[in-house]
Amino acid sequence: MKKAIPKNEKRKDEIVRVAAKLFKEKGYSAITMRDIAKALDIKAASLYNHIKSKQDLLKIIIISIAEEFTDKMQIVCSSKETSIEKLQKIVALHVDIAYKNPYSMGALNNDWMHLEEELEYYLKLRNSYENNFRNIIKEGIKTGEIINTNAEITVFSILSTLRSLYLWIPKKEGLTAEELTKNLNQVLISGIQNH
Amino acid sequence: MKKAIPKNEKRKDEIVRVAAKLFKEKGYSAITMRDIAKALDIKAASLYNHIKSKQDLLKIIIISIAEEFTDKMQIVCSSKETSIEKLQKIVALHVDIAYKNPYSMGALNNDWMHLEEELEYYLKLRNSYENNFRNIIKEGIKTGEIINTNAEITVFSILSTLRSLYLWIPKKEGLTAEELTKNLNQVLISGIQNH
DNA sequence: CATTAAAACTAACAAGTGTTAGTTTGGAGT
DNA sequence: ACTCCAAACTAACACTTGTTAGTTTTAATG
Repeated sequence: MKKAIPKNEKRKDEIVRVAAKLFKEKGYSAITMRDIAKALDIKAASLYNHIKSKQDLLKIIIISIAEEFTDKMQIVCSSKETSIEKLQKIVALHVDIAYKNPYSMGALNNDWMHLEEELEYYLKLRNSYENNFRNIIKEGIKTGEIINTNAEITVFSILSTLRSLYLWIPKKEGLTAEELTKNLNQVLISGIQNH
Repeated sequence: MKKAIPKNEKRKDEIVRVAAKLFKEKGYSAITMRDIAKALDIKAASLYNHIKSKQDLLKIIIISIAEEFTDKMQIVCSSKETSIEKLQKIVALHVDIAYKNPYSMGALNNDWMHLEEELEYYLKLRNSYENNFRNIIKEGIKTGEIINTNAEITVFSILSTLRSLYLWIPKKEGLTAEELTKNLNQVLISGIQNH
C-alpha cells in the first residue's frame, strides 16, 4: 500500500521538540533516530510517518528560529530609535527567543554546519543578522552614544553572551525574562554607553 | 606478532592536532576515524599504532587544556592582586590559550559531554574554574572595585565571551594577542569597573 | 457495526562505524 | 649487506546507522 500521509501536526511538533532536546544535549550527529524514537516510546520506523528524514528534523529546528532572528532584527534596524534603544530591543529579542525555545537554540548554535540543502540559506540569514548588528554598533559610536571601543570586538562580545543564553537560562529557574533582560542591558550595554 | 609500540611522539601529536581541527569543524561524533586518516593521507587502521582509540583522542585534546585553565586560574586566585587585576589576568589567560590551541578549544566547548571515563574529572575541573571566577567577581563587588551588578550574570557574560574566542580569533588574522587582550579588557572589564 | 485512515508495528537493507589481527615496507644503526 | 622495528598496509569483524516496505493496531466517524 501507499505510505501514510501525516495529519496530526501536534504529533509532529512533539517529535521535533523531543529531537531538539536530544540534539541540544549531545549534538545532531550523536543522536540516532532510535534515540529519538525511544524518548517518544515508539520505534524508529514510526517517525517516518511524520517527518521526511533526520536531516529534515534539523532543518525544521534551525531555519524557523534563524528566520525569526533575522526578521525581527530587520524590524529593529529600520526603526527610528537611538542605537542604545535598538541594542536593548535586541537583547530583549534574544532573551525572548531563548525562553520560548529552550532546546532548539542548541542546534542553531552548534549543528548548523550539518545542514545540507539549506546551509547556504542559513549562512545568508546569519550574515544579514550580524551585519545589521555591526551597523548598529558603528552608528552608535559615530553618533557618540557608544564609547569609542573596537566595534568588531564589541559586537563579538555582546553576541557571544546572547548566543550562550540558552545554556544558562535553564540553570536559573527563578529568573524571569524581564529581570534577565534588565540585568543584561545593564551589564552589556551600560558598560559601553557614553554618559 | 605483538602489537607495535609507538615511539614517534611527533607523529602522535600530529594526529591529535589534525583530529582536533576536524572535531572543531564538525564535532566529535560527526568525524570518523577514516576522516582523520584521510586528512593525514593514511588508512584508518594505521592510527591505532599511535593512539588507543577515538575516545582517547578526545581525552587528550580536552583534558590537557582543561587542566591548564584550572591550574592557572588557581594561581591567579591565590595572588594578592586586586579583583580587577585578577580579571585582567584571566582575560589574558583565555587569549593566550585560545591563540596557542586554535583547534582544541572547539572540542573543549562542545564535545566534553562525549568524554566517558574522564567526564566526572572534567566536570570537577570546570566547576573549580567557575567557582574561582565567581568568587573574584563577588569579592570585587564587596570591596567596591566592581559596580553592583548581578554577579551571576556578570560571570556568565564575561565567560561566554572568553569561551567563544576560539571561533573568532581565526577570522581576524591581523589581530595580535596583545591588542585583543587590551580591547577585551576595555570592553569586558572597564564596563563593570567603579571609577 | 463497518469503514477509514493515521500512526503504530516488524523485518530487513545497504552503507558506514570503530577496532583488531596479521603482514609488508622503508629507513636508521650495526 | 643485515637487522630491526616503527609505521604503514590489507582484510575482516561485529555492530550501528538511516531508511524503506509492507502489515497491524487504534480510534473516530458514518
